[in-house]
Order: sequence, then C-alpha cells, then structure tokens
Amino acid sequence: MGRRKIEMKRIEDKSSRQVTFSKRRSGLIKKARELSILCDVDVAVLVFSNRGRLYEFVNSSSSSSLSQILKRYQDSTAADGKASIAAVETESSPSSCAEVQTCGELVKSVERYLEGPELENLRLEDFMRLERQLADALVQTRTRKEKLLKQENEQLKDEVANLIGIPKSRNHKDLGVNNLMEVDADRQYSQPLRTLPLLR
Amino acid sequence: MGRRKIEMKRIEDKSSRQVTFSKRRSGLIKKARELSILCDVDVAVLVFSNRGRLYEFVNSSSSSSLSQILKRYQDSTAADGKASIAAVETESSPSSCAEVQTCGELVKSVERYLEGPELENLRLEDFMRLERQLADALVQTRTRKEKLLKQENEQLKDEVANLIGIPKSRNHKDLGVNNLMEVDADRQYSQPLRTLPLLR
DNA sequence: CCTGCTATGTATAATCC
DNA sequence: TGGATTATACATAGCAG
Repeated sequence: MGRRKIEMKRIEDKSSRQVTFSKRRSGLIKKARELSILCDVDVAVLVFSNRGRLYEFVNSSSSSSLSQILKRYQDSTAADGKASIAAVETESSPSSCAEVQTCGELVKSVERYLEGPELENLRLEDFMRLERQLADALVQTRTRKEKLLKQENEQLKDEVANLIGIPKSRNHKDLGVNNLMEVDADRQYSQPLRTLPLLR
Repeated sequence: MGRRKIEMKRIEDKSSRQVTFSKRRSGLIKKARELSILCDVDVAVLVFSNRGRLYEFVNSSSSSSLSQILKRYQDSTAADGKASIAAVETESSPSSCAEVQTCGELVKSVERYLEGPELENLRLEDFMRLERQLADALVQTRTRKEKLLKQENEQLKDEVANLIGIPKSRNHKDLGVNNLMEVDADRQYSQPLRTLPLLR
C-alpha cells in the first residue's frame, strides 16, 4: 500500500513505527466507521498505544450494553489496573437435561480441538473429529428440541380439547385449562408452532 | 476501492449488503491484526452482525485486563436473550482459517446457552437457536474440511504426475516434489485419504 | 448463497519540506 | 516533529460461474 511492501512484523525503528501507528490507526477507525454505516451494524474498535492511551471507535447507535462495558473498562483502567469489576459467576444449571449437559460437554471438547494451544495449524484430522462431534451435538439438540415440541403439542392438544370438546361445561375444567396456560407462561414458550418448519 | 465509488450510506440491497459486510469485516480484522503486529500495540475489534452474531479480533499478547473485559463482555451478552454469538478471530494461526476460528467460537457460545447460569430451565427457543448454530458450525467445518481435502488432492495429483509422468527424468523435478511434500508437512496434513468416507 | 476474478478506488511507505 | 506528495500495494464493488 506504500511505495513498497513491508514485512508483517514489528517495525523496529521507533519513529516510523509511531508514524505508521498514527496512519494505520486512523485508517482502521475509518474502515470501522464505513463498515458500521454501509452494513448497518454495530462496530467497536479499541486501540491501546504502548503508552497506555486508548483510541476507540464505537458507532453511536450501538447497543447500550456495549458502550457500558467499554465505559466500565475505561473506568476500571483509569482507576486501577485490575479488580473492581463484578465477576460473573458461572454456575451450570444443576439438575435436568442430562442430554443437554452431554451435548454441552461434547461441544466443550470440540472447542478444545480448535482452540487448543498445541495446535499451531489446524489439521484435517481435527476437522474430521469436529465434524463428527458437531453432528452428534446437532442430533442431540434436535432430539431434545423435538421432545419439547412434543410435550408442548400435547399440552396444547389438551388445552384445545378442553376448550372445544367440553365448552363451557364445568368451572373446574376451566380451572384445569388455566393451569396449563400458566405452565406455558412459566416456560416462556413463544410462538411454538412457527418453529416447526425449522425442524429439518 | 471497487469498480466504482460507493456512497457512504446504508446499502439497501440486502444481498450486496451481506456480501459487503463479509468482505469489509474480514478486511477490518486483517487491518487490526496488522496494526497490532507492526506497531506492537493492543487492538480489539468487535463487530456485531444484525443477527446478533459477534465477530471479534483481539491480539493475543493483549494485556490480560483487556481480554478479561472482552471475555466478560461476551459472557454478559451471551447471558441476555439477544444472543450475541462470539466468532473470534483469534491470533493462533496468523493467516487463513477465519472460518475455523469462527466455528470454534460459535461452538463456545453455543455452550454458554446450555450452561449459562441465567437459564434455570432451558427453553424451546434456546434449542431452536442452538440447533441453528450447530448446523452452521457443522457446515463451516465441512466446508473447511473439504477445502483442505481438495488442496491436498491437488497436491497429491501433482506429486503423482511428477512421479509417474516424468519418472526419474530430472533432478530438479524431484526437487519440486519435495517442495510439495514440505507444504504438506507444514500444514500438518495427516492420513488424508482415510477421511474421505466421512465426507457425506 | 458462495467463490473467484478484475477493474478501480483507497490506504499508506517512502520521500520531501 | 509534523504535514504534504507520490508511487505502489492493497481492498473491494460489481460481475460471472
């Protein structure tokens, strides 16, 4: 991009490194702005100079959570290098869904193949393994999903049966229906039937 | 930068907006990587697609506080319903393999949906999402795998052509073959042909 | 929907002031 | 040290398969 091609390694000359930093930094931020505008997406760029100065770009329409995080980061660095930010406790959901946890574990181990430090270059072998694991995980997910859909369908059927089959008959029947409705609400099911087309 | 200059405003055509997003996103991340290397500084780029997917670049030598913040950010976004899926372009293998790294992070964030603390009871919705993510990851993995197989096949063909087509003719031809072998070794291909049956 | 190609528009390394 | 200039390398918009 300049008079001649440069090697992709740290520029040793301090002066030209500084010049390049300045030029490329503004170039990067310009690109980020263009991307966010052209494609209507949220983009954030953070550049930390060696002297600790932070240059950033965050498009304005960006979700508040992002800017909050960045703000929090700035605050924390301004105040104290580490510490101060509330740690997010990660605690897996205890019981239920053995299949799911299996799936999660599968996925976890698959992840290691791709991100493990020992793999400088990813090998074909790893992709073969990954493919199998993902396929398995997918099957398990589909199984679980279908089970949920089935449960839901049965509940809905009961509900319909109650509403249509025995209309306005007894009060305690209506009570039963209401209970089912409550279950649905608890589980936060939404637009259940619209999901069916995605099954396969 | 293309056949003609484009206006700096949202690209209305959905298809070309998607294409531009893909191209410019990778361009931006490439620039970020170059800046971090050439100038020896910490750089982070976060891009959120409209579908909620997160593509990011963070140079590996980045100060722990930065990566911690970003990691924490990922967790927080994974936790809320909006589902930003992390697709990290990690430093590990410098060039190439964007797809793979994307896949790895995809898998990682999918895992969060299953193990995240905020999900007391897993919802149908989550399984729908998970299914899609796994399917995507699977497709990406297959794509990458097939690409590797293709490359490898061509190299092997060349090699065979050199060995059979021009047997024992010239020394510098043999040298050519050796070079190809070295490429194979570099990329750590292993047991190539045994993988074929699993292709589909 | 991708993948690849090519003509062009941009970014920028080197240079000059 | 900080711009301005220029020759090149690079990124990418529009197409084609």
